[in-house]
Amino acid sequence: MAVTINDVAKLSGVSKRTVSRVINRSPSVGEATRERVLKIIHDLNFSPDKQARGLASSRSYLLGLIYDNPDALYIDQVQRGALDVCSELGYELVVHPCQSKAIDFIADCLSFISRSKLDGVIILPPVSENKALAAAICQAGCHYIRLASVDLDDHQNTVVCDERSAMKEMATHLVSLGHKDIGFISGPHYFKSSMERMEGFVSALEECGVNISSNRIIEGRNSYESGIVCAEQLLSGPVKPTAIVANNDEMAAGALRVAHNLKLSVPDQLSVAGFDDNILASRIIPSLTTICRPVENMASLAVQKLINMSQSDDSMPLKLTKAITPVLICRESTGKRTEN
Amino acid sequence: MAVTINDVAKLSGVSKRTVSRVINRSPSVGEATRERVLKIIHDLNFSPDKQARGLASSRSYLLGLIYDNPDALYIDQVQRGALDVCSELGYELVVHPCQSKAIDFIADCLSFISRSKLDGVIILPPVSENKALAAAICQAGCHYIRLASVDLDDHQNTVVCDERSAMKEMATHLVSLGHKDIGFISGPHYFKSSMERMEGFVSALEECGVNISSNRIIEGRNSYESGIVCAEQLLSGPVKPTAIVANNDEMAAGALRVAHNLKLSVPDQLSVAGFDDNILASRIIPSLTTICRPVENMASLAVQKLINMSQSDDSMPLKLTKAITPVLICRESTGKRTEN
DNA sequence: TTGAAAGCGCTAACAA
DNA sequence: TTGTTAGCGCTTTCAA
Repeated sequence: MAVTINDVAKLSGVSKRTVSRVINRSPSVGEATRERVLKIIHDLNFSPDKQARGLASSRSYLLGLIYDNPDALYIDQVQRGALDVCSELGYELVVHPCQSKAIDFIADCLSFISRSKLDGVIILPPVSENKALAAAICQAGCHYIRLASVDLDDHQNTVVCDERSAMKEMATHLVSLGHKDIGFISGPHYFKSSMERMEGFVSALEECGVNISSNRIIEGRNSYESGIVCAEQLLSGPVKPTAIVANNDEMAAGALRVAHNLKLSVPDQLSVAGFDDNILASRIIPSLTTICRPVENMASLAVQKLINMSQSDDSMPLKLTKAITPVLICRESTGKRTEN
Repeated sequence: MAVTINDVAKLSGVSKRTVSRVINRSPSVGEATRERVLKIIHDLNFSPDKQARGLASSRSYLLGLIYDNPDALYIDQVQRGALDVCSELGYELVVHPCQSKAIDFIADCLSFISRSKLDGVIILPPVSENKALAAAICQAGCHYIRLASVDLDDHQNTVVCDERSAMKEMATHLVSLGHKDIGFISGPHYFKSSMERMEGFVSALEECGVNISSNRIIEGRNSYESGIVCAEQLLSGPVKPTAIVANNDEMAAGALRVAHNLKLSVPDQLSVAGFDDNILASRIIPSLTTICRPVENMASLAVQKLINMSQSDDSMPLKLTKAITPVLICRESTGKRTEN
C-alpha cells in the first residue's frame, strides 16, 4: 500500500502530529525536526492523502475554475498558469464551464463548489463581473478570486490587469502612425471590461489631440460575426476611418474579413487592431496588432492568493510577486496612415 | 452543519450500514426499509460526502484529463464533452497538462493519478499513443481511455475516430476538383495518427487514380512554423503542386502564409487544406477547408466508458451510443485546379 | 516545541 | 435482511 503519515512519523521518530505540522508548514516546529521529517518525506516519496486531509480538516485541496465563454486559448493559458502553482502546493484544479445566462446559473456554480467542497474558485471574465455570483460564493463560505480589468471587489479578491493603460499604448501607437479618423468596435456595454477598454482608448486619443466622434464607436458582441457587422457599418460611409480597433481579436478578424471583401488593403488603406493576442492574431494574414495580457501570470497569482486565504492561520503566507502588465504587440495589420 | 449519514440513520430507525446500502443501491435491503430511508434522505436533502466515501472506499469520483499539447480549442471541446457526462453522474474533472518529452513524464502522470486517487483518466492525442504510459497507468490500477485515430489498445480502453476515412473524403474532394499534383505536409512520422492520415490520404488518391510522388510528401512538426518551412519546400521547384494538404490546420495556415508571400492566389493557383477545424480555420482568409472531428462526443463517450468501468458491479451499465465520424468541411481555400 | 487521543463521514468485514 | 465494530489517513483539540 501507499506510504502514510504513520510511516513517516515512525521513521523520523516523531509523532504524527509533528509530521502533520511539517506538512502544513506550521512555524512551530524545530528547525532540526522539520528538516529530519522533510528528508524522510522525500525519501519515502510521501504525499498526504487529500481525501483524508479533507475529511479531517473540511478542506479539499481542490480549486475550481469557473468560466463562461472566453476563447479557448485564454482558458488554456489560465489552466497552465494556475496548475503551475497548484501542483507545487499540492492542489488540484477542477474545471467548470458554465452558462451565465442560464436561469439556475448561480445555483449551478454553488452546487459545483459544495459538491467537491472546493477551497476556492477562480472566476474568469466576463463571468467574473457578475456581482451576484461573487456574493453567493462568499456567503457559501468559499474563497474566490475574480480576474478582471477593473477593481470590482475588495482588492484581496481580484487579480486586475490594467487594460486601460494597454489601450493607451494602442492609441499612442496609432496616433504616431498618423491616424486621425479611427473607428472602435467595442464589446457589449454591460461588461465593465468593454467600457474600460473603450474609455481608455478614447481618452488616450483625446490626450493625443485626436477626437473620435460617437458614430465611430460601435457596440459589438465580441464574436467574429458581430465584428463583421460592425466593421461593415464603420466602412459603409463615403468617408472611411483609416484605422479600426476592436475590443478583441475575434472582432478584429471580422474587420479584416470585411476589409478583404471591400478590397481595402490592410494596412495600406486600413489599419486594424485587436485585443487578446489569441492564436488567430499571429496566424491570420495580415497578422494582427493586438494586446497581450500575462494571462498565465495572472492565473498563478490568483491561485497563490486563493491558497493563502484558505491556509490555516499558523502557516506561512506565500509571497505574491508577479507583475500584471499587458503589452502591445505590433504586427502587420497596422501601418502608416495614407492620404485619401 | 451539514446532514450526515448518522442523522439519516437515526431518523429512519436503522443503522448507518443500512443507509449506506441504500445509498449504494445494494440489492440486499428490504423494500420497505429502502423506501423509508430514501424518504428521509430526500426530506433531509442529504447527500453523502465524497471525501468520506472516497476515504472509506478508496475511490474519488474524480476523473483526470491528461494531455500534452494539442491545440487549445481541442482541449476546450474535450473538457466540455467530458463534463457534460461527468456532472450528470456526480463526477468531477481534474486537468493535467504535461510534458511528454520530460524525463519523469510517466512518473509525473502516475503521481497526478495517485495524488487524487483518480478513478480514471482520459488521455488525449498525441500522448495517448504512448504505450508505456498506458501500461504504467494500468499497472497502477487506474482505468484509462485513450482518444486515438487507430486501434492502439484493447477496444475497451479507446475511443477511436476514423481519420483514415476522413482523409479519403479529402482526397476525393481534391480529385473531383481536378487536382493531380498534390503536396502533403505530414505530421511527425513517430505519431501513428500522422501515418494514419498520410496513408489514408495517399491510398485514397491512388484509388482515384492519382499518384503522389514521394518528394511531394514532407514531414512537418505540426507547428505553424514547420508548416511554413515545408510549404516553402513544396513550392520551391519549377513545377508546383496545385494543392497542398497538411496534417493539421496550424501547418495549413503556414502554407497559406507561404502562398501569400509567393503571391500565389488561394485557391485559384493553389488549394490548401488542413485538419482539425480549429478556430483558425473559419477566421483565416481564405477560410480553410479542413476535417472536423466530433471531439465533444468522443470525450463524452470516453467518460461514459470510464465510469462504467469503475462502477460497482451491481449498478446499471450506461449505454454508449454516439457515432464517431469525422466530417469534411469545405471552405474557401480549396477550388478547381487551374492549368499552368 | 511536541504528543496522545478523539474524531471527520463514510464503507467493509463479519456476525446475527 | 440487518447491525456491530473497525477502520480509511489525516487534523485537531488539549495537555505536557
